[in-house]
Amino acid sequence: MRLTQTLIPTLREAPQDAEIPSHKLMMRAGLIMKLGGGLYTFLPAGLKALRKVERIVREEMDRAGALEVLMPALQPREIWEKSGRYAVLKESMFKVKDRQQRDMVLGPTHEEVITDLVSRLISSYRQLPKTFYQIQTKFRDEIRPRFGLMRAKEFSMKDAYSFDVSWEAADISYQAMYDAYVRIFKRCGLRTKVVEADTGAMGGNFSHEFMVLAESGEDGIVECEACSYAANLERAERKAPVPKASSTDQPPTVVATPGQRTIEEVSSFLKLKPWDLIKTLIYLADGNPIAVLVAGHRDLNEHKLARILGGVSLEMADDQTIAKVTGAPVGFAGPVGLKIPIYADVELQTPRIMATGANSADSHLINVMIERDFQVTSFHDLVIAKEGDKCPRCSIRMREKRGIEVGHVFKLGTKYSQAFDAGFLDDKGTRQISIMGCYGIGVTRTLQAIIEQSFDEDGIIWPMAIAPYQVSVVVPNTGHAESVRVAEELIRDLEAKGIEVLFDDRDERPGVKFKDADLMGLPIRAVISERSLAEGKVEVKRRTEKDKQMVSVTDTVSVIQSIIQGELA
RNA sequence: CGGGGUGUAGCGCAGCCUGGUAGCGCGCCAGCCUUGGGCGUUGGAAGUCGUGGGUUCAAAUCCCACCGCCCCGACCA
Repeated sequence: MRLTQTLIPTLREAPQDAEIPSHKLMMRAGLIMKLGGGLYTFLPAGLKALRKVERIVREEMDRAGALEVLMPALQPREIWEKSGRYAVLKESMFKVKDRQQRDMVLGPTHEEVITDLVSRLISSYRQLPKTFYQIQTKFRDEIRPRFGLMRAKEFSMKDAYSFDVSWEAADISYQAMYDAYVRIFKRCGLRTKVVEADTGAMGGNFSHEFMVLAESGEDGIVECEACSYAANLERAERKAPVPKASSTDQPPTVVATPGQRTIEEVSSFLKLKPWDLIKTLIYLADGNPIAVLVAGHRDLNEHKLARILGGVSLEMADDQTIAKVTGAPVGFAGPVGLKIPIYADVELQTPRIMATGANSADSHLINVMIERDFQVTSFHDLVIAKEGDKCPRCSIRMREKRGIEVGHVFKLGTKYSQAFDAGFLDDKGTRQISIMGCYGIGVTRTLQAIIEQSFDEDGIIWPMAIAPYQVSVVVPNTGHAESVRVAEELIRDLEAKGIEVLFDDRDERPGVKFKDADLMGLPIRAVISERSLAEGKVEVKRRTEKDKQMVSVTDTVSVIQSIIQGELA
């Protein structure tokens, strides 16, 4: 392809609204163009790269035995009511009406559609197991789209759904997808970290996320420095330290703490460490107030709390409720005397002398001892794990990282198959419900994550498997007819071998072409000039390397071919 | 949704405080020159100054409202 015939509008400067390296580079390299917040057009080169990701995904899904289908993005509201997710997800779904004023949504995901489909088409255990997948555009009304394709309102996703006759069989389907994901990301040139994850709005009981480690990642994760334990912060457990027990004969004593509301304020006012304070949070669980206690230096993990309480809707109590429950304005809540259920983090289980809010304005209690002065309903691991916490498996130190979630595999169970009565007759003629799994890859996000993980100060460094073109041919002086003639011949030979070549045939200064070649990041660059031809050579350089090699004109095709094969192997 | 920022040519920005002719760099078009790391030069095209309203003889500039975009947050006890 000639550069003058396609459209790759490279930019010298990054548009001001791009923040992270991969977003800036996608814009600068002319891969995408913004239409509005979270909405992007794929330009020719960007689309070529995207198609390569899709192709790898497709090949590995097919290899894993999954069946490709294509479901509607436009869906009737009813199926979302049926699964009960309309209420859960309605804020994040785009809702439209047809001309009959029927409510429709633009699908953010497809559990409902596929389960409805399977409930109609599968009736016997002989038809199972089945895994279906599609690569399709998803719509989500994100609270805050950002970072280009990383979090967009409209994006391409590969979603897959497995149906099995039993939990054991479902584990096999899950593992097959897991293994396929490992291969997909490896082929995309990505280094990923697999972590245990929270299932969130998807439901189900177990999931793994595939994370691309990156500073700009939106997810926090912890990983053990010794064993293989790694988890999303939303789920990560920690082995709680057992503090030294202490006790006092002094009863809880009220001290005035005018205007001191936050842990930082109170601890410095009382000359205590945050660790010596009990943080008391008031929540509404399905509308009923509960208290949650964590040590002052810790933050509550709402996901853990929600899981322990078992599927209730959870929200922080508003100021009025807090005032009603505690008898004090916000900032002075404490567990002593509370008449509501109290859940506490395990780190508080060892009785020791602590301080907490006094449930009355501008005052706190000191000399408070758990169990002696108040009773806890139950203890759980309730806090967000952090750097330095002990691994729940092996007790060794964990460290914190950030990651981009590019894939997520779930064991779903029967949440949807139950709702849609997606079942089958077993060999005894008994009606059973299918066990489901679901599996997603953010295709557009994966593309950008590849760049986020592979660039330098000059631009993108594409992996061979994803690069829009494998070879960039540069003729520094297009006024030199012989250079152009040799270049065109080389390109013809390369293309005859199925190699994709981008020929920079612009009448530009050499510097411009070299800068753009680096920016676009094609893996191999071939330069043909009067200078190189004087020796009968072509200069071949890999984007990943500083040094160039001089190759005789006749050997160039085979040299390039072997570089490509070597890297794709 | 809350807070902050921002909106002037395709991109990056100045001008606004102190109202009076809309400007710079890159890019684009035509020519000359040059040809191994964003070269030089001459000429040129291109902007409802986000939108609407108000103040004023006069508004990019001052005031009000709305909209878009970006960032932070959506756990405060």
